[in-house]
Amino acid sequence: MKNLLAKYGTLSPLTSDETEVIENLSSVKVTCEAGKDLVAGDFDEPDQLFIVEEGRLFASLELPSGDRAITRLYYAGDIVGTANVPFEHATQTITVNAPSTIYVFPRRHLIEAFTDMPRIAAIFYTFAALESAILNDRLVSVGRTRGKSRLASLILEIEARHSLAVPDPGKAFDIGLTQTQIGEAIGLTSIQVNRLFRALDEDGLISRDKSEIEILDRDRLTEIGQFRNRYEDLDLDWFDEHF
Amino acid sequence: MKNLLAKYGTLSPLTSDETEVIENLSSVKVTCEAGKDLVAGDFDEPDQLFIVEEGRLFASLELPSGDRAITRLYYAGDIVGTANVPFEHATQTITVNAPSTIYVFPRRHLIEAFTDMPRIAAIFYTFAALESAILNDRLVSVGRTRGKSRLASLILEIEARHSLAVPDPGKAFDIGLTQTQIGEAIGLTSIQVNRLFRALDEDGLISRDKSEIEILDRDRLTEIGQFRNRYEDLDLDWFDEHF
DNA sequence: CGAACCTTTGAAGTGACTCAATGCGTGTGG
DNA sequence: CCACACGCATTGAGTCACTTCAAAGGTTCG
Repeated sequence: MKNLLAKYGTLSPLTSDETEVIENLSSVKVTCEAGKDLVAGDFDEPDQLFIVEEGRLFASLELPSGDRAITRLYYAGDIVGTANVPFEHATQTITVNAPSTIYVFPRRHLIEAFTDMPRIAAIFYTFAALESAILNDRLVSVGRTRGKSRLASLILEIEARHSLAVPDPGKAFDIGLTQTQIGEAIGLTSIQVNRLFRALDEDGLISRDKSEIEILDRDRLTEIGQFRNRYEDLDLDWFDEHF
Repeated sequence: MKNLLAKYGTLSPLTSDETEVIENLSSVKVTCEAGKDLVAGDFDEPDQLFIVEEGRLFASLELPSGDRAITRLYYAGDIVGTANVPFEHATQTITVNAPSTIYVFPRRHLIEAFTDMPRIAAIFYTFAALESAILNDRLVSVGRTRGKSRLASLILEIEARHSLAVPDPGKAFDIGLTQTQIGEAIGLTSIQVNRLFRALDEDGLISRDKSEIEILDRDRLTEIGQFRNRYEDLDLDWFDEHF
């Protein structure tokens, strides 16, 4: 678990005391195979939170109509399930999207952690705030830009996240989602996602091989997607220097 | 400030100790007129947070193209600026949308508050999580439903929020946004928003007088908007019973 | 080797956008 | 006190991005 929360680079590693608190907080470490739902939205009581050690997960919401949206992707180092905490029933469904190892801990243990170690509170608060910021960005992208921009920005976001988790990222990376899932994330049908992939490909912005994507022209893709890499602008000194 | 954070009903009032901590945390109480930007996105250092005592504010993001999205509406009792906390530069622009009185406090004071009073940490964390949940809902609405549904759900969300803030809500309420702003919130042009208002009106779901809206058929509007009132499902006992 | 799932492509229909113009309410200066 | 400007609401016509419907080709895995 050590340095688990430090994956974001600028976030300095946990002290050994804090590691201990977090390890006590986390009663179980489990491995899950792809496809498993850890939390069922609108149904489960959100009495569990997760920290991803390795793997990929996503959060989704289903409408009464049956339409589904994927609202957030999780990678190594992420705290999962934050948006469910204040409710009687989970708002999000949490799904394992690739074989993963995750730490599971009960929601109520947060209280002890916050009390024993205020810096843990600041870290959880910061991650929750970061989640809001990322959702804001996606909302702007989905609400105010065309399909091609949305796909470009999702590709760049996933690549940025992938680069943080992997020590030496190669040129190509696995997008990790089916075209249907991509559509659920950016508000398009899978058919349109497919056409837009081809468009980006034909424009020479990306190349594809199965679900492997290589970014060929990052500058133009960033411009088209109107993408802001928030991870580069993270500033955690504001609280770190006070502990 | 007392009970300020208790506006959500299920959230029990602050103890006098906590009120004191929050009041110390908040150095200034200010009144602002409509139209003023408290924080300029992508520019200001996010060294300030706000708590709304009375009034209306919103958060927005602007894309390089100039398109703008309103991502979040704030009312009495809300903590404003959470999504800016982890960054070097603010991600959101915070705008006063109606004459408001707000408490201003420096970001760095959070640390003292978290340390002195862990329950304050839990409250801030909870509000941040609630913000994520609300953004999730909007993202699903904007990404996966048609214009009419999006407008219906926004109307219901604003009405739900209005009912919480006002002791005895009348039948009609002020939507508080221009049609252009509504479009920026639900991902449509002002022209389309106008046509959809007329459609809801002609369907007998709402009636309008200036910016006053009355909901005539809540059940059908809820169904069309596929709206979930998250405030009704809030459960803060999970941490409250531990303090 | 077949079933299930995913990707790809075509054709037709539609929701929302753009462009364009009018009407309305409010505040302001002559 | 009225003329005018300005912001906002409303409406029409034409276009386009995306959806829906339909079908075929690939890939993976038991």
